[in-house]
Amino acid sequence: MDLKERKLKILKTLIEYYIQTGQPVGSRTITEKYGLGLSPATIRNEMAGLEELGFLEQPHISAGRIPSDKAYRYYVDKLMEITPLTPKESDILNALLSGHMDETEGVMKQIVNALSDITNCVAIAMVPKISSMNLKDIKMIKVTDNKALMILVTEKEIIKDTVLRIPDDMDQYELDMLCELLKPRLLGKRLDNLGLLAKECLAGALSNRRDILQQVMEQIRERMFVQKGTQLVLGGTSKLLDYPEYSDVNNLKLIIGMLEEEERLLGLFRGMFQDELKIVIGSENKISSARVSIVASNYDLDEDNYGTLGIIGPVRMDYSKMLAVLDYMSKNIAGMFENFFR
Amino acid sequence: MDLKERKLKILKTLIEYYIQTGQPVGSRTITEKYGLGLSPATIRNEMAGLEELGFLEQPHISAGRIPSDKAYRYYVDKLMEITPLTPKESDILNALLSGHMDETEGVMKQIVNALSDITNCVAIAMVPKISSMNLKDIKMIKVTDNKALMILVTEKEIIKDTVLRIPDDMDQYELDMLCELLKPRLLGKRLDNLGLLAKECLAGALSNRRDILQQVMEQIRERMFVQKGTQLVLGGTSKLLDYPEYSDVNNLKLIIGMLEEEERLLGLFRGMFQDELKIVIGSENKISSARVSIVASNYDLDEDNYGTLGIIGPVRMDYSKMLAVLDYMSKNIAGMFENFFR
DNA sequence: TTTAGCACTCGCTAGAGTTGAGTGCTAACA
DNA sequence: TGTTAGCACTCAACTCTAGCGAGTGCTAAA
Repeated sequence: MDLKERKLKILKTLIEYYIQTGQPVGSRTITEKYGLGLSPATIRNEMAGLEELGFLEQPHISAGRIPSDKAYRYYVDKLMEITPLTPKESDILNALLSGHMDETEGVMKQIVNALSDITNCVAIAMVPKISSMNLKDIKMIKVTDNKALMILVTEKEIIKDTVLRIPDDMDQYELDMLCELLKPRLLGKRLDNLGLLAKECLAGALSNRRDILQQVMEQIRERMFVQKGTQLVLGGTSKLLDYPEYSDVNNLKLIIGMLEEEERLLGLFRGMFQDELKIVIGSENKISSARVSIVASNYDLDEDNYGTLGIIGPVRMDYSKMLAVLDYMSKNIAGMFENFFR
Repeated sequence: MDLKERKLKILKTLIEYYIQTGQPVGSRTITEKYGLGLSPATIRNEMAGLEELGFLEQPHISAGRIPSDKAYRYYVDKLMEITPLTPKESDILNALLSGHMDETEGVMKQIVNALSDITNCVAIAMVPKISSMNLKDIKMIKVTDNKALMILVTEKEIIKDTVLRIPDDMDQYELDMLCELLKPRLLGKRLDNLGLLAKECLAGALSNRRDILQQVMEQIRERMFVQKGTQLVLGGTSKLLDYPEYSDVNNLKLIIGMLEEEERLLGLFRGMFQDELKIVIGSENKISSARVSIVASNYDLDEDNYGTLGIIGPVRMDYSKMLAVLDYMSKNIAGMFENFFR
């Protein structure tokens, strides 16, 4: 699959020009953008070759060429130069992120909006499920007659809490006892195992309040099990409407439909990282038939946990810039909302 | 503004027919749908009258008539019959809502999806800001070396908490003292006033730890102030793409843009309830120039607090059905997720 | 191997003609 | 006075045609 250098240069020029304009590119245009004293005829010959290899397509016989998905893949893997963000660009990004940082969700929203603004694509952020973290401490506080707050602290000091219903006559002392009962069996364990483990604890429990304990345990199990964990924030859908390739409503419907199905989106990104892919181009995406490309990047939360940032846009997106932006963001993100995440 | 009965019948027929088809309605069509032995010519005369009064519009001189916003308003206020959901319809709605109910957000998502599916419009749910509730109890628990959990309990026993950063050497005792200091001044007050009030408390504080206290207060102020409270869940955007009126991308962009700006949406609904409106028709909406109608309904959470359900769709929506669906939902919603809300 | 030249393709646009749904107006009728 | 039949008129939508132009593939010459 090693092409002659000239073919590659032509391919690269063509792709980059097409990314900019969205118009099929003709041989004359190539000679203008990348002269080197070759005539359109020569370029035409080379383009015919590239088409035979499956890198180029012609919408109609009398039109210029557009890159195929295969071409984008080759471009992304071999031809593209990744240039980090210039100071000017990162300034813009930072400016977009200035202003008050609120709760986690607010921060995420802001990050997503900034990403979307600078890339002109849909941006997605996922906060990791904290359920893969290990439990460091557990507390229960009686807050009203029949409600207690269960507080879970992970090793990374991220705090997760949930309200438990308790019997009116259960007091703080009894809650403390319950915690002490649970601690030796749960501390150090992963959060997503907590539910099942909690149930087992019951075996060795004090017998006089067995029924009540059981109720509470059941709730812990439920809450822990149910907690989906991964949270998804999305922004910039309307940006897509500026691209001529999405002036067709049918196409748009596929995309917006995809964006609405969180489960499918999550699956998509999960799949990408199983295959260690950062970029999915057009038809490579098997989850939806929407014609889009997806660029994703993980950001570290700590050594075991990461979240994901993603960009979804037209296939002719500026992959190099997307990678640079995502790279910059994922490196700087951890510090940005460390204080707000819990 | 009392029109002759015949005019009204024609107007009503025309609106309802237009809601179904989306096509301009001609005089012949009216005679077919609502005969009563009148000829098209007579209908034409009446329609000319209705147009003069501002109830009808003609896209072109040789087209049929379409209702104006004013006509919809009149229809909604005076002509429309509101029929409650038939058992069959409510069954469908209930079926859409079956399945596991998870956390609040999950429930909301499910409700919104069901609403969207049955109405073929965008559905929106808002959970109320609890900030209008009064504080009943406040606790602070040291959870890690430098983090404490502040727990606020409202009169309605709804619990809201937030993580505070504290100095390493601040212990549980000191936190308790802080709570005792705050309690007499904050209990019984509205949550959204808390921030400012907390700052005032400082005046009478113990002097030796003043700086640290100030930091903590500042955080409380921030967190309370910032706490947007109202949470917004939205679904069914892709449904809009099926309507011919939104095949125009520019129009679509306005709408999707509006849906993305949570603040503006919240403002819109807030405005509606200040004016005690349930329905906003087309250009009556001053927040966005997107051509849509909005139907909203409050659901009670308790006697002081309510959330909002809303439907956003094309101006020629079936207002009667929308009201019926929203009505049914808002009445049944409270029980549905009582257990999950906190 | 490159290139100039040429015939060819075909999407796009503009203009002309046709159709058809629907109107307003007028005059006649009950 | 209200209703209606009749008719001329309007105009969006569709079809058809022709011309343009960007771009191609192929051939033959440099």
